[in-house]
Amino acid sequence: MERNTRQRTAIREAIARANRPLLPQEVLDAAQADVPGLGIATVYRNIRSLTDDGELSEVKLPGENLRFELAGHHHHHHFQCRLCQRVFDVHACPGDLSQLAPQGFTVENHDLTLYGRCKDCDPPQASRSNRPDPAVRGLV
Amino acid sequence: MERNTRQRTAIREAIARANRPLLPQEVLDAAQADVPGLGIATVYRNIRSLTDDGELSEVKLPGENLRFELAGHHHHHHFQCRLCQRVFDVHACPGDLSQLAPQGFTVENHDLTLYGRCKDCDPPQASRSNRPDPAVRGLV
DNA sequence: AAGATATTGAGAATTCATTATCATACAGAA
DNA sequence: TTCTGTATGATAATGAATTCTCAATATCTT
Repeated sequence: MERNTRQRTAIREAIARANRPLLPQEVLDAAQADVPGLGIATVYRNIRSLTDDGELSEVKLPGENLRFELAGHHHHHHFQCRLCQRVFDVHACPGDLSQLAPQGFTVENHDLTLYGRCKDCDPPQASRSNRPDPAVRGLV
Repeated sequence: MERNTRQRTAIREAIARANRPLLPQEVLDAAQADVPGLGIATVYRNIRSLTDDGELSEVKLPGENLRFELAGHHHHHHFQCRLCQRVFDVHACPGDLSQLAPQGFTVENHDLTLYGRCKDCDPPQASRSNRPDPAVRGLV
């Protein structure tokens, strides 16, 4: 039987607010705004149970640890900023890629990751105030 | 000063023969055909120095450990078989994907992974004799 | 062939993310 | 408000991949 703790609520809301896939450590940082004493073990525990419940889904990027976002999105892809390392959803898709595979191979699915500069880190558009502190890069 | 040892040669040739990205453990298995006593530490050491020398390049797939292949290929992508877990090169590309990113985002590069059944594991075309032993899946 | 030294193999050690432990605190039922 | 048992937080433990250690071996120069 599951209880509604401040911690669980803070974790769920931090992920919802972020609107992008977060690392466990990023979840911790964000949720500590609501629950200062929150521990990393509690983040892992709740991420896991929320994922088991189907509320969260795992996001795997090449060479990266698992991130988590709210489940329920349809097929979509991801963008990772080369500067701040943050990951964003891309709700677009090149479509059917089955013809790219070699002869005799059957394509069932695909993963696409775009790399570049996010809105906050792209110099021409940058609003310095929104740009995340470079220090957070150490987390990734 | 680098010496040409049987081990280093076997490792390099195993990767060249495979013609696909290999996990360190797969390199070990393949190279032991030439050098039975080969150890995993030697595989890691040589993979690393060959990568530093630019002979090998790293292949990162979502949720997977690093694989290695001969460097020098141009921009290309990868296909992972859902049955045997092996990874193959895909020398095709959907092309420019910069328009998929949200407004204000700049796309510099992309990674694409196709998933499905490889030639050996695709039932309609399968030649049982070529299909890899399912036991090797444990490696991945 | 001999010598100097880089490389190897086996296993210990390390790294890092994640999970388990356990005493304490808190949620929710009565 | 009290009570029962789940959730938490701090920290230890785990697991898996990779790297290090070191005595023994092999390469390559002379």
